Amino acid sequence: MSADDSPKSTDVNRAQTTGADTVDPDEDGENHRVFWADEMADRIEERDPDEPIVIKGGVSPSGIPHLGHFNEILRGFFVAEVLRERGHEVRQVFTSDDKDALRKVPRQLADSDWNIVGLGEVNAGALGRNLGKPYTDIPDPFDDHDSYGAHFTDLLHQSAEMLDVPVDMLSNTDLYADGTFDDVVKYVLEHRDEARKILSQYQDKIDDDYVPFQAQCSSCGVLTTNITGVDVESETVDYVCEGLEAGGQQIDGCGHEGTATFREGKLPWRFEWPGQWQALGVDFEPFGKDHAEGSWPSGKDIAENFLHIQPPVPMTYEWFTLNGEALSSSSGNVVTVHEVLELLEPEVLRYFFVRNPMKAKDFDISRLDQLVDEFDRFEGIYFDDVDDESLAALADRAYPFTVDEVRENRVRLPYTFAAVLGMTDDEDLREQMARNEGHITDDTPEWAIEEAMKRVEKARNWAERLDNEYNYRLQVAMPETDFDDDVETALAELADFVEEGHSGEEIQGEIYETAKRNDVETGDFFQAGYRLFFDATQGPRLGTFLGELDATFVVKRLRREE
RNA sequence: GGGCCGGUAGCUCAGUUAGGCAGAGCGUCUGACUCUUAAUCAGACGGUCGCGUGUUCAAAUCGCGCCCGGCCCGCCA
Repeated sequence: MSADDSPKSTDVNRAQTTGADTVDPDEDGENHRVFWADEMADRIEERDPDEPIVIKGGVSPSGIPHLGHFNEILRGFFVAEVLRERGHEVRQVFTSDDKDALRKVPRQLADSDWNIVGLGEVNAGALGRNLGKPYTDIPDPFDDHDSYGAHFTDLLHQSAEMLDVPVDMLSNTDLYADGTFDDVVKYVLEHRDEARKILSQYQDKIDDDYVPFQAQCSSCGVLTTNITGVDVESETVDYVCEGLEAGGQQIDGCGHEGTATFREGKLPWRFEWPGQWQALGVDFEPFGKDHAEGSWPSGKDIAENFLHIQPPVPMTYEWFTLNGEALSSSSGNVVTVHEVLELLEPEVLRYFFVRNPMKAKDFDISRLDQLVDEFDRFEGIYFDDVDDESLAALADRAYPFTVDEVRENRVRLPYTFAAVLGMTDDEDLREQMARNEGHITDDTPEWAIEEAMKRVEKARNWAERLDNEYNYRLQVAMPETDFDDDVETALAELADFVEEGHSGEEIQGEIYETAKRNDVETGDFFQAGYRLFFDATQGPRLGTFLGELDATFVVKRLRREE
């Protein structure tokens, strides 16, 4: 590459070469792995890394942590687990990039119990006055943590724990304060001419006055990019507080002229990221596709040719969509891990991230039954209960990483069946119904029954959240009714039949027979039944459902007695 | 404009590295179960593998050219 290449063409060339090593298969083609995490682990091992192997991810704690952020955590988790299985010591860290400035006040926040609240319910004005300041210097709107940053970092950490992913949360602010970044900050500022030169290959706006540092104003606390002088000896910079530009919008500084130490500010992202790699010894880092053509090429270049360190093994992942739309905090199209775990088990959510990271997936809440069933099938393939040639290899390899413990004899109620069981609150009845359908047998161990029944609550939450065709409630109190004489007669006959003692299947048949005998449309008769038991016009398969219930209750209800 | 990733059944996705019969689940339809009522079985339907072209005995898979979507090439992460 000639020296007089324009920045643009250099950029393009770099994109070509660096993009390739995130996507190209192994050259020899012999190391194809069915599970992508194995392939990443191979590449990490090829570097002969020091132990513990460090796997990193990171986000800024700008607001409610949503499911999209868990790409970072779970992609890293699977690679970490694979490496651990291979006998390595692994440390998974997650940086909360909490020294970044708050640029925009989010529309929604979440308190420490995951209640989503609108801006109006907190002191929005107080937040707005803190634009441009590091997240860790902004008061917690909920007053239960040291700062805004600490609040949302904690939520992020909670989410990881809900999925049993052991991560060390590292506060960037702390890393600056405790000196972890000292060496790299000093190095970057000492070699700022070189730094400017290398970054200018990627960013057009880097001019001769550019200093790769953002100082925090001692007067107003806002970060400013306007550095007027650098004293490497005393490890300070001079600045004029002009604030910073963010999202096309200028956040004003106070005009204060001051001096800040190297710890009283931060590196700009393009240097901070490679700085983290160096300071933390990072061996692997997954990142979203937005980084793939943006900060990764420059970060890799900066690491290799400026800091002279080996950049981590990279992995680009595609973003997934939520209910068919892009995840977006501003439009409110987000879902938290906390919410998801009210609807399904952690292992199912982990499974969602087992699949090919390069393909955009849709997380569709209205079809969670499908995702759960898919997981059940995946599990079945692992245990050879289900035949599926195309998925067998992946299931064999990856399934064990989705569960906390591989156990045979687990029982998985089909999700929609669990939703049907959720129509009653009676836990004994739920279990009885599961037995009647053969999902639970006398050989089923107690622990498996207990675990299986947990899904009922989740499926129930799902039905209620979506208000879908499973959202029916067995009515404990007598609903109001208004039936024709014919229907009343038919109900009375059906009551007699139930009183005689019959199975659910027999009752189901008798419903048709009774309706015919009394010249009632079967549809109308079913509606009467649904009205009586669910206070609705539709419901689950009626006869079999009634067959599960206490006969005395059913008879009384059919006779419309209390 | 340049680049990266993706595009396979109505839906969700495997399969693309190393060319070898177009696949699964769900849904739909039909049938069975004394039965139109969502939890049971069985079967069927369902495809221009985004489009075109080249290479090959053989292309979803490899090359080239297009189309569509997302992202990057400002800031920030």
